[in-house]
Amino acid sequence: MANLGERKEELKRALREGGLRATTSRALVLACLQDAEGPLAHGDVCERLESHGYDRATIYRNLVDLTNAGLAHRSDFGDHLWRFEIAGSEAHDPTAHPHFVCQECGDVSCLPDDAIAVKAKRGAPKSLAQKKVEIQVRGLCNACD
Amino acid sequence: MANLGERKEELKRALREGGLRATTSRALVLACLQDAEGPLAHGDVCERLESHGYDRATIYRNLVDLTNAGLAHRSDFGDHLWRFEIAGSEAHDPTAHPHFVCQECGDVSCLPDDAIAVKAKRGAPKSLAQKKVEIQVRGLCNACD
DNA sequence: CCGCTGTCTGCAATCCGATTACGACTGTTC
DNA sequence: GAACAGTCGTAATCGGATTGCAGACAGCGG
Repeated sequence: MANLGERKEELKRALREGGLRATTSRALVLACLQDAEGPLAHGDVCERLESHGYDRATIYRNLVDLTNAGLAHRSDFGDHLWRFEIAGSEAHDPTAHPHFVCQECGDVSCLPDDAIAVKAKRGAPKSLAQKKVEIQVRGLCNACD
Repeated sequence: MANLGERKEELKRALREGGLRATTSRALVLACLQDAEGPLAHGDVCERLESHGYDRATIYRNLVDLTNAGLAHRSDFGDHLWRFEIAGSEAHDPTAHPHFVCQECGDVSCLPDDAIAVKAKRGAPKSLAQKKVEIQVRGLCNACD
């Protein structure tokens, strides 16, 4: 991780640009999502920030705030847990590419954006034709197959 | 709906073939799923069977039993509710066709099986190549768009 | 048709993540 | 640095999922 002090400023700038107050806890939550290799559940974030002593509710609200500000994205991958993922980066935009979810281990990975082709037919929802949709593919990953 | 008495026998046979006792409530739950035009949440089933007076817990357990017996399929469509769908029939097999989920109203509908084309590339999970996957498309339905 | 045994049901409690009310506190602004 | 609005910690609440328990049936042998 780069210089912490410097990064902190960068994080806080990002928060303010999203219209949020730059509090320490929010910066930490944001950093946590940035450093994650995939979507994190509320509990995962709490665990990673445990040493900082923030309350679960605070972290939860921070996650929701980040989501509303467009800095993060919230989705459900079938196990009844909300997962949060950093937004803005092409690598993680859920509408840019489909996600593959393992039904056995719950692991979420990204598929190349051309792995799935959409053919909207008449009668299909408009959002589908506009490709403004999030696609999830569920099956068994190679490790669990 | 066909002759009820006759159908009841058919339902009970299906239950017994799945290794379950043929109770009235189970037959009703099974019939409910068969008649549904899409996946139903636990609450939906309760609502539809309300006039029969069965307890929510009973219906819930029946749904789980049917799922374990392979007569139904359980999935999550992103709103933190389990939904159950009749299994076995081509028309309702979730791996046979993709589902469209409205992120606004939560409504779930079925898409034609050729609406989505899968191109498994190297490195993709094997289950994807074998098309043993369940595909969910999330966006806004025409009513909410 | 009768009774037995293992299931199933109804009722109500419990669990657990998500969400929020509220009073104390802090980041921002002027 | 004082006022104000947004935040935080605490603890409660909500709602769907899940389960323990005691009485009520289905399936089976007699």
